[in-house]
Amino acid sequence: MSHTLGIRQAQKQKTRQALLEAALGLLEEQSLSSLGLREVTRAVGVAPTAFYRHFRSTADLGVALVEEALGSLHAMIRTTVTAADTGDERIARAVQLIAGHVAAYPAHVRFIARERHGGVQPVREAIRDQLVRFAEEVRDELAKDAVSEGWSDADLLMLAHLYVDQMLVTASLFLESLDAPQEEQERIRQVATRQLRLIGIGRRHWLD
Amino acid sequence: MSHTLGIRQAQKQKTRQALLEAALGLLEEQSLSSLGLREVTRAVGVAPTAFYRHFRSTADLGVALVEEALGSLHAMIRTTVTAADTGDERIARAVQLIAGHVAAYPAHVRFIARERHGGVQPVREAIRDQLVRFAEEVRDELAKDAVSEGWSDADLLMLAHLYVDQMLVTASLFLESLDAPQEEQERIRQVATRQLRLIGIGRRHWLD
DNA sequence: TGTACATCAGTGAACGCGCGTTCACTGATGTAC
DNA sequence: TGTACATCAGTGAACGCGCGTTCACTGATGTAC
Repeated sequence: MSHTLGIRQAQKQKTRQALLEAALGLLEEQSLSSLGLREVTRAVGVAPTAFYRHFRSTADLGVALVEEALGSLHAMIRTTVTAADTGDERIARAVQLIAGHVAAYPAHVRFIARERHGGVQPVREAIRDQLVRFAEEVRDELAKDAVSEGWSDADLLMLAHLYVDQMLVTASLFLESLDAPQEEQERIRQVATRQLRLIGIGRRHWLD
Repeated sequence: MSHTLGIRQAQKQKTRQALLEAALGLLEEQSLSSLGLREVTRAVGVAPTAFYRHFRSTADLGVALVEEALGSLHAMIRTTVTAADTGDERIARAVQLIAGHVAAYPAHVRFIARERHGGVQPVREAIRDQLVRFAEEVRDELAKDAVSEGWSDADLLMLAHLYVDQMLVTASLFLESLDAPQEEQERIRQVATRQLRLIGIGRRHWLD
């Protein structure tokens, strides 16, 4: 044992986490570029000045949120793509995975969708960098598949980006439908499934 | 003649247009949810109170910008999809069309990409409604094609949404590359071309 | 064409308010002996 | 284990500033006769 972080460090981490979570909550109804430092500290119940012990600015906090939000997406994306393959039931399972993730972490998904093209440059860059890394991992997964025989590395990456973007589009549709009737989610699920199927068909015939 | 709008109406339209353009410029570096009314009037050179003669709020101005920005995209999308078809040169032409549009109206493209998932609900809804209309038009274009024989209406709409989303993804990549070296734009052009080609292949084999 | 009145886009002063940031501080936690 | 000092997360007062909104106004444009 011996090094359990210390009371002071532990408390600091707790406050930092509270700030991140409060910010994520406030960002459901606005963009990062209009999020106020005082709003966040008020929501947590600490003095405004405490903010500076953890972040330089709200933009800085945003970059930290990218790590957190995409960390949770990380595992999901890999699994989805491994499943997204060509088989129909595997595609259906992948779409269910996305829907489940959106239901489990709606604020994370909203944050990424919103700030990917948002008004805060460092955050946009952090998201773009992570998505590039995702695409590279997806490419590596795709490369393992027999269907990928004869594919160039560039084309695998091209397809990987198509999958990643398609996943984000689908996730944001599920997000919008969270308060909608069941049938709406079912409709989105069906469209997404068919889109992935069409891409899968294109993939199988790419080298014809 | 007789009804040339009147001096007063004409001047009012001019001011309104100046407000819209100033806002669009300011939105290159921030999101609508943080855009201030005074910022906009300052940029135009009118009193803050003049704003209220034209818009109820910045959100209201945002909705007006959606019409303007998507109006310019409208023609482009139709042409792109008609071209996007299956032939390789037609796809290349479609991608060039997108690149050209982004170079001609970067602020419009940025606004739509940014506010599509942004923090202002009425604006998100206005964009979503317009994109649904686009997808329906694209579906109608696709239906005319011989390749679409035997396709259900739902599947044509599914493909139309795939094309519309893919177009926006590509447009926002071109946008990010506007200040990048020529090779970067060339790379994006090539990836986008291959993605459209893959989708086209999936389309041709959909009913196999 | 000229006159008298109505309209209304844009003005400018004033308001209360919450913002980000600074600063010296407090008191619990950590460390050295 | 106990003591003396150092560290540092969080405090609270204070600041100057720009915000959105209100209001009564002005003067050019429009309209009726």
